[in-house]
Parts: sequence; C-alpha cells; structure tokens
Amino acid sequence: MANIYDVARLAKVSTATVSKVLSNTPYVSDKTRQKVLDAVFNLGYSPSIAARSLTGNRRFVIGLAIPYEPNYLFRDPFLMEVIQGIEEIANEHDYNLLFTTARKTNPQGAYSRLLNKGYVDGVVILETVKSVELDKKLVESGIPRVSVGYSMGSKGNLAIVTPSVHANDYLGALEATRHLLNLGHRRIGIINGPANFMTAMEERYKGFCTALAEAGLNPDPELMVNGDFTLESGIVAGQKLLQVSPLPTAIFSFNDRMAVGAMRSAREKGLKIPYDLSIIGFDDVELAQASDPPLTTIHQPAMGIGKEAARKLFAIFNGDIDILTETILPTEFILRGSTGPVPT
Amino acid sequence: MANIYDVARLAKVSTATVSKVLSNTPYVSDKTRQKVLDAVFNLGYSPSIAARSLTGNRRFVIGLAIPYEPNYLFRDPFLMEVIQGIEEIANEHDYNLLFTTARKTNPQGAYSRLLNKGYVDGVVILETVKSVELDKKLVESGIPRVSVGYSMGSKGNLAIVTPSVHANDYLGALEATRHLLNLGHRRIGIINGPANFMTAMEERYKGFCTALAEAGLNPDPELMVNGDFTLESGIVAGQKLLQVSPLPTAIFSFNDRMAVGAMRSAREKGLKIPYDLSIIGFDDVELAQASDPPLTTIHQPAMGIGKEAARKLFAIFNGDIDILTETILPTEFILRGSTGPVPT
DNA sequence: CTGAAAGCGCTTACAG
DNA sequence: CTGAAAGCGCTTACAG
Repeated sequence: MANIYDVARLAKVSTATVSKVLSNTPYVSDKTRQKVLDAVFNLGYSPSIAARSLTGNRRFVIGLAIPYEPNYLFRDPFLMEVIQGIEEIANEHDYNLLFTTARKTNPQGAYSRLLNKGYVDGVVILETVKSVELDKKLVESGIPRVSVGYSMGSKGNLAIVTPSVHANDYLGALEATRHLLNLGHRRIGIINGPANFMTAMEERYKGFCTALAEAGLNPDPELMVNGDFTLESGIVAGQKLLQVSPLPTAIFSFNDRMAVGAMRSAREKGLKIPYDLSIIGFDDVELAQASDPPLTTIHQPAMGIGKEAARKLFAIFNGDIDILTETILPTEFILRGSTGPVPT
Repeated sequence: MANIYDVARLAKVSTATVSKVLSNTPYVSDKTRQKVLDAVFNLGYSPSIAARSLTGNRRFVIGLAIPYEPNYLFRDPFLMEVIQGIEEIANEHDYNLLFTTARKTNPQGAYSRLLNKGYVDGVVILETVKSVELDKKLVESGIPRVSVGYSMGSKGNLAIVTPSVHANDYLGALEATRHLLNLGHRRIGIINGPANFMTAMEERYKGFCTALAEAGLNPDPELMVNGDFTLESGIVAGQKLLQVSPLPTAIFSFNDRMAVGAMRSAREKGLKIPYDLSIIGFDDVELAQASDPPLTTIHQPAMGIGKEAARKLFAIFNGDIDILTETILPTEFILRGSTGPVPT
C-alpha cells in the first residue's frame, strides 16, 4: 500500500505539502495541489487512520453511550433507527461507531472507554435519567458530547449543559390526547415508561395533562400504569388498565410496542379495537404499521434525530461552540386504524 | 494521560519490557512483571490504540459486510441479533465494529474500506449470493474473513473457501414441514425469499421437499411465491397464495416477518388462524411471540451465530488455520398458536 | 507558498 | 530475562 512518502515522491513535493493538500489547508498553490491530487489518484492512496490518529490526536471513533443492556437495545426499533442516523453521518466523516452498552457484570465500568480520550473523539449519549452521572463525568473529562434526549440543561440545571436533540414530546402527546378527546373519549388510560426514568416521558405526560385541562378534565391516577417499553410490559399494563372501573374507553401508550401489547390484552378480554377501545401509541416504528389494526400514533423522526445528533457532534469538533443548544424536532400525528369514536 | 514511558520510568524498566508485559509475552521475570503491573495500575495507564495500530499493524476494527441498505438492515431483527452476537465478542477483544452497508449511490465502492488493510483487520460477511464477488476480492486481498451463512465452499466450489457459520436450515425446514404434514396438511404454500438469493433459502426449500417426499408428495409450483423478507412482502405473498385453488391449508414462510404478513392477508380474507389456515415461520424473532396468534416457528440461534462467527475470526487472527470450516448450529422447533390440524 | 525535521506512543527485531 | 534503537505513517510548528 502506498504511503504519504510515495505520494510526495511522485508529486515531487514534501510530505508536509501532501498532508496540507489532503487536509484542505489553504495556502497551497493550485498547481501544487493538482500535482498532489494526481499522485494520490494514480497511487490509489488513502491515508492511514492509525497514523493520523496518533499524530492528530483524533481517534475517528464516536462512542455511543447506551444505558441499556445490549439485549434490550437491539430489540428497540426506535433506538436502532436513531443509531442508524448517527451511523450515516459518522460514515460520511470516516468515523466508526463504538457501541458501549450497560453490562450487568460491570455496570460502573461500562462507559469507562468513553471517558478515555484514547478511545473516542466524542460521545453521543442516548439519554435517560441514569446518564446524569455520565453527563457529569463527560463534562469533567472535557470530551465532546451530544445527548439524544433531554440534557440536564433542559431541566433547568444549567450547571451541566450538554447539547441535545429530541422530538417535541410535549406537543406530540398534546396532539395525541386531543385526538382522543375529539373522538369523545373522556376516560383515557396512560401507559407511561418506567417511573422517573426519562424527561421525554415527563414531557409526554405534561402534554397529556394540558390537553385534558383544555377539555376541563383532570388526570386520574388510577388510569396511569408504568411499563418498561417492551411489548410484554404493554400486555401487563393493558391488563391492569382494563380492570379499572369504569373502564377506560381509550389508551394512550407512550411507545408503540407497549401499545401493541395493550392491544393484545384488549383482544384477550374480548374487546374490539377501535370499536370498544381506542389505542394510540408514540414513535411510529415499523410495528405500528404491522399491527392489527394498524396503530394510530405520533411519528418521531428517529433517523433525523440520530443524524442531527451526529452533525452536532462534528460541529463541536470543528469548534462551533454556539451550537450548544437544544434542537427540537417536530412530531407528526399519524392516523391509522386503532382509534375511533367513543363507544355509545 | 500516562504513556508507556511514564510506566517504564515508574517501574524502572524499559518501554520494551512494559510492552512485553502488556502483550503477555513470556520470558519476563515475575518480579519485573509485577513492577510493571503495579506501575500500570498506579498510573491508570491504558495503551493508545492508535499507536498500537500503527506499529503492530492492527486496526482493532472488524468490518461488517452487509449486503443490504442500512434502511433494511436496521429493520431486520434476525440480522440485528447476529450483529449483537458479533459485537459482544468483539468488545471482549477491544475491537470496534465498522458497519459497511450497501449504498444505492455507490454500490460498487460500498465495501472498498473492507478491502483496504488500513481500515480493518478482518471482516464478517453477512452472506448472500451477491457476496460471491466480495468473497473473491477478500480472498485476493488476503484479509481474514468469516461468512455468516453459506460460503462458496459449501456450494461445492472449493476454489473459494471462506469459513462460515450458519444454522441447519435444511433440518429446520424439514422439521417445520413434517409438523404440518403430521397435522394432516397436504396443500402447503411456501413463501420463499428472493429467487436465487441465498443458499440458506435453497437449503430450506430442500428440507421442505424432502419432508414432502417422505409423505409421498411433490412440491406444487403454484404454491410457491417469493418475498423479500419484509412484512409487507409477506402480505402480498399471502394474498397470492390465497388465490390458488384449491386453497392451501397451511403456509410455511421462510422467515417470521413474512409469516406475520401472510397472517394479515389471511385475516383480511376472513380466515381464522389456525382453524382455517396454519402458518409456520422461520427464525423465531421477537415478532413471532408478539403476533396474534403467536407464531409457531423454527428457532435459529441468531446471537450464537454471531458470536461463533466473531470467535472464528479471532481464531484466524491467531493463526489457527484448521478452523477454516463450516460451523452448523442446530435449529429448534417452537410450537405456538399459529398451527393446528387441517380443517375438515 | 513550500519543506526539513521532530514527534505522536507504541512494537519488534536485535544484541546482550 | 532485559534494553537501546529504529521504525510505523502521519501532522505540525517553524523557518524560509
């Protein structure tokens, strides 16, 4: 394989010049630049990432801080789509992804590689409440970071500000709830995420409450249960909600998989969807289209969130500090077959 | 951050010795080794991967050759589970994964990074027929490789032998078909993968035919349709099969997602599963449990396949040439609710 | 605008 | 069993 010396020799310039051309430094004459480019082309030269890392102090690796067991991660279609977005942008920059998942065996050391500049140039945190600690450590270590989700800063704790990207959970939930209210539903069950787990869930709950308030209603604590985002937990949650009396006529699940689980419990109870019970989800993952009936839901631009997070990280690498902000992407209401008028 | 010189200084030895201790070279006295280890611990030293790569000619990256669009990949639960297995083993060895997916914009150059020793130490090919070409190029370039699926060698073309790992597709399909036959089914529809796409599908088809032959039956060309593994394609495939007359009483889909799609078409036609129609899948992905009714299927050890493939690659790195073989993992028949006796 | 030279942090023959 | 030294392939001040 050709190295930078071969290129320099062929182009009759120094390696320094070759390096400059390749890193797009200005102050290289067009003629020289062209000679170098020709040599690069003719030799099929591509620089060694290892050498570049060693010298330039870049690793060409982005760490992914994933506060879930790998076992869970790979089954969460929403997260996978976010990661797909990150991967696409990383790829464009010749960066690889380092998956760092929480491990049962070594929870405290799970992210140690992310805190070590020897491994990564920056990290994308797939945020949960649990990441507060990681957030702090990253701030201390000075490693560039972006959070998918709500950073501490968005919670009003301005001591820790991590640039973040997320969907407008509040408005999405508001819209979902209004939809149910417009259909005449008054008793609406909620399947929330794990208690005190994610800011996103709190936002969705706020949106829900606001919509209720618009209709002059108050949330009923009996009508809220928690799940862990898996379909199975949605089944259990559905069973609980369908024991409350009087029965809810609609269920708003804070993600699609739990919504599909709730459908299952409803069907087992002999309820027809949407005639006896309306169900609406959140995310719009593939499962939402595949379910029977197809799920009415709130679309989150998962891929776009991932891409935006990655772009932000690269912007930080380039020293664009002013982008240390919260990027909020819009959600979209998707009407399908799982919601209908309140039964009369 | 501490480097190898700091460690050497503290331990009062040369950097060469530190290096030897860390790479577990024998011929270092226990006393020296202990001094070095102490220094490493006290400094919190961890070697620079970049420098190691540069010197040792290792990149600490495994390439994943994925002959699918990223858009497809991240939605295929079976593939994701295989990758999860690969990731776990890679992680144990301090290796990262480089995802290389087929790109519409640049199909020919999609895997170029995999063929460049500057990027990866080895590659795992997620095999399809299309990988023949890649297989050849990898052999030429001499980059260590393992195939998830059937290598060319297993097709009898011994000129190209890539070590491979896959499930026993033949026996799995045999068992699935026998199950249907035992329930009395005689007209069994098949949803195959894309025509001439993967050896795995050919193997499943062979297993199917063998079981039929055992029952004195011949495959009926009218009862076989092709899909592309997506749920949507399963819907279309199901519709086609349910137009054949006389109707099939059972459908064997070569993956779970298409099976669930076929369920949808059956339901739309007013057929009850399993009373009017039995459906069996292949893979046993999460969706199989989530479907309604839960899907009877053939379990493939997806995670185990991934792990085995990765282990094999590391074995090759270590010079264990004798493992250049085909590893076949067993499948398992999973009885759930989507299959039943032939309607009378 | 261009180049000589040091240095990034390791590993690997080689000599002892 | 241990160490001196070259070298991996780049980039970056620095000098011109």
